[in-house]
Amino acid sequence: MERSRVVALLKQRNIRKTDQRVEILRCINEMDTPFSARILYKSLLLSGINRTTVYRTLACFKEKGLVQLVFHSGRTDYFSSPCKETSIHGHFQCEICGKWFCMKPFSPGDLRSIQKMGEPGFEIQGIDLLFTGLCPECQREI
Amino acid sequence: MERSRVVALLKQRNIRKTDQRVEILRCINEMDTPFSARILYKSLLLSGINRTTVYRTLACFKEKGLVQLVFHSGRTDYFSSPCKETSIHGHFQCEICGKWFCMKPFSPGDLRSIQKMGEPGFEIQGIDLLFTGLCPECQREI
DNA sequence: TATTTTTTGCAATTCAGTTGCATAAAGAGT
DNA sequence: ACTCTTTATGCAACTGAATTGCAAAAAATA
Repeated sequence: MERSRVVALLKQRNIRKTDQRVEILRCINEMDTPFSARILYKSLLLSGINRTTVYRTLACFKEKGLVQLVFHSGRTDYFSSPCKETSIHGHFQCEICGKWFCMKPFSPGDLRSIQKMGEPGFEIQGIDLLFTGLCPECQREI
Repeated sequence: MERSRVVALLKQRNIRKTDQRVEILRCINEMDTPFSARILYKSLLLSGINRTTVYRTLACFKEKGLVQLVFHSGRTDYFSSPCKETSIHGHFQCEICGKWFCMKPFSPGDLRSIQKMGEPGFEIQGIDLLFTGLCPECQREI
């Protein structure tokens, strides 16, 4: 994505423009799977942007709706960007490369099926379905 | 569970008996929800057993099949004990008290439904279904 | 009881994430 | 363009969970 488009996105959301934010947002837009602050920071190592800045910028973008929290694992939050899938859906983590992938959104039937896998007395507010296994790319390499 | 029974369990699995291991295994057998090393350690604070020992003992018990890894969240492993549910099943984490609960095992139909929520090309080897919401106890308190 | 093997506890380390604070940069007003 | 106010950045230090090396202690074995 070109710099001007990224700058516009920031302005749109009333986020003060800085070189770091532009660079970070550009990097986010290149992510093709859900990512954490740690992953983002590592992708930005060459840029020299400070770790704290990456963490805080991501928190800021979340606040302003530029990225969405898709799930959290332990104390790590994972965000979506191009995946931009807003309806509920499962995820897949590859055992080999460790990447996360979004699966297709749940159909109404899927959701009903899932609800029935819970137990009476427990009020379900959120659903995280995570598959583990081999992603297409890593299957090819075996 | 009485001490003699716990000691027998260790002997059965060829695990060298120590006071710490007996105490830890006893504590594990009192857990009614999946637990991590951290949770276990906190439950054992009064016993004075060292944190490192708890972590290592749990790893040993896992090695020897005394506990089963039910899922991991971030870099935290969660184990089962009395829950001893060996077939695949979902879990529930309460937003208020933070406890984990095992849901009933998936029926063959459930498993088929879940498989269909993945995407072609991804080889599913594991399924983690996690519900979040309010557990029965915390609902009562509202 | 002596010897060997394994376990324990401590201290130190790693790793992800967070916080406080001085400095630097951005935006607003003139 | 210059000044002032506000906000962001980078550093260092800190937290909390988990892990590792190693000497001392405890178990099993002979």
